[in-house]
Amino acid sequence: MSKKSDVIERRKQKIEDMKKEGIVPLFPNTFKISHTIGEIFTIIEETPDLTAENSPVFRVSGRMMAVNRFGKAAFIRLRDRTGQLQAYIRKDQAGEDQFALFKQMDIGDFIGLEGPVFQTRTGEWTLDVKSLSLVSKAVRPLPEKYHGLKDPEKRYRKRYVDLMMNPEVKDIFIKRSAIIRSIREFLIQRDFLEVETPMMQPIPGGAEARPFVTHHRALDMQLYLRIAPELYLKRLVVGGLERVFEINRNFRNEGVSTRHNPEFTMLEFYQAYADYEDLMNMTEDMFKAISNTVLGTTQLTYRENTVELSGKWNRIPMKQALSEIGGVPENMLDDHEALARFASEQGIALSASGERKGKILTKLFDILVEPKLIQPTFITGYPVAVSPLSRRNDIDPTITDRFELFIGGQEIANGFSELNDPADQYNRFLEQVEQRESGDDEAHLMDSDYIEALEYGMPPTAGEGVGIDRVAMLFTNSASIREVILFPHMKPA
RNA sequence: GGGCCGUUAACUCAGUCGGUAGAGUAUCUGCCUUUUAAGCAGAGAGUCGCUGGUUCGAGCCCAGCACGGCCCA
Repeated sequence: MSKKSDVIERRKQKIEDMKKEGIVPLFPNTFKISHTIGEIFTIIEETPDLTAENSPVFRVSGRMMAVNRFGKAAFIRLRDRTGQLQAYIRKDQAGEDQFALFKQMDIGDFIGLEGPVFQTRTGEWTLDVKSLSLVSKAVRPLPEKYHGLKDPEKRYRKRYVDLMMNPEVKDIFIKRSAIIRSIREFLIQRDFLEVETPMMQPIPGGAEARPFVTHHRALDMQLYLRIAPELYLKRLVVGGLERVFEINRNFRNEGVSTRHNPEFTMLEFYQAYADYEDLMNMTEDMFKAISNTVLGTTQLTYRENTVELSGKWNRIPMKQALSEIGGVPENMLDDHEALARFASEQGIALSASGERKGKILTKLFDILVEPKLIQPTFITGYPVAVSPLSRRNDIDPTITDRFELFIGGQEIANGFSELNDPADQYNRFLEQVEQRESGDDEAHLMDSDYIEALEYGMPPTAGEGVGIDRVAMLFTNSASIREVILFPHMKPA
């Protein structure tokens, strides 16, 4: 018949024939259900004396996932968003015409059924089909019923097929939605205002990352997809919105991996009159709330580990973590040259021009400490050099009032008391600009309007960013970020 | 960017030493009115990721490329 695909071509031919015959519309929009499958099962549960004789008649619709055909009868597995129901169609009951129509239908079609329910000899509640209609025709066949769709490339590219064949995939995205909803509720309950700030920015800021560049034609100007909403959210705090949050997409022009997608979802929230210690407390509460809502417990399994979210989480200064967990000799921690030597001995690549001490420390940390932080741990005491937007510590001005949260060996959140001294912020930007000029194209740009905003005065404030995709990975025990993003980035096939 | 692995029917996968391309599911035909990955009998279905090379002969060997997965940077 065809060289391309026998199965699909045959199906298309059959559909052409059905169209010509014009007996039933292939894509009607008139079938109205009386119940979802879930509602039918609720009624069954709540009616202990239900029998085939006293059963109500249900009108139900869904996708036909499988069929066991006999000569003059068949079992159908029907699925809608609420569940799966078996139906039984008999020629003598449904009638000659209806049964002929049923014979024309294919696995994957959407159908509408009407009838009471009864129990098969194995006790399975089954809809006894009195009438049936075609609700929407499937042109392409479903993947194999037992193995389903496994090929990861096809799963991501054809996520709709993945979703219909693999119930656990649907569960992941239901959980993801529940996580985001519980975060929203948590923050709104605490009087935070949800806002939206520009995704297209003339000066990308708020993080150290390469941006995507785009162009506004009418205004003839270069714009960047945001790498973070931070500087805009703090402008709002200046404006008197003392508690704000945003859950939205950020874009970073970097490679893809099991932990990185070029667009990813970030929660950022800012609270005036709070400091980074307040936020650590609040973060503990937030994660316990998410966990209780989504999992019904504060314990979760991530890869081979059990993570316990209850109790007080560890808070460890970075240098202490480096020596105690990472095994970096304590006497090297303040010695730039010794650190550089130690790093190269560990096989950690440093840029040829030599890296600043803060950068070496964070690189050592990423490799030697981060993977070991399985239980929730706040790391504090980040160097000023790698924290250009954080408030300096009052006692040690070389570090900042900042923390990062690690769970399951991954960075989950980053928070700090905000730098609200415009002069200090100006100098930090200048330093960033210098780094950029000496080749670090992830360093910040000068944002003079942000400085001007600070000059109007910003109340003492603490802010935090939480990687929503990472949180979703954690709560769904997913090893790859692609498992928690509906349409992860893929090169065109 | 580097390393390893994968790409064969709509789906899941075999394919030996280089010698006519295989199975199950799905599809089609026939039988079958309580199945559960239903069963029985039969049939059709392929750009072996792409491009070159080696060879009498390549799914298999070699080179390059594409896409993907895992690991590393």
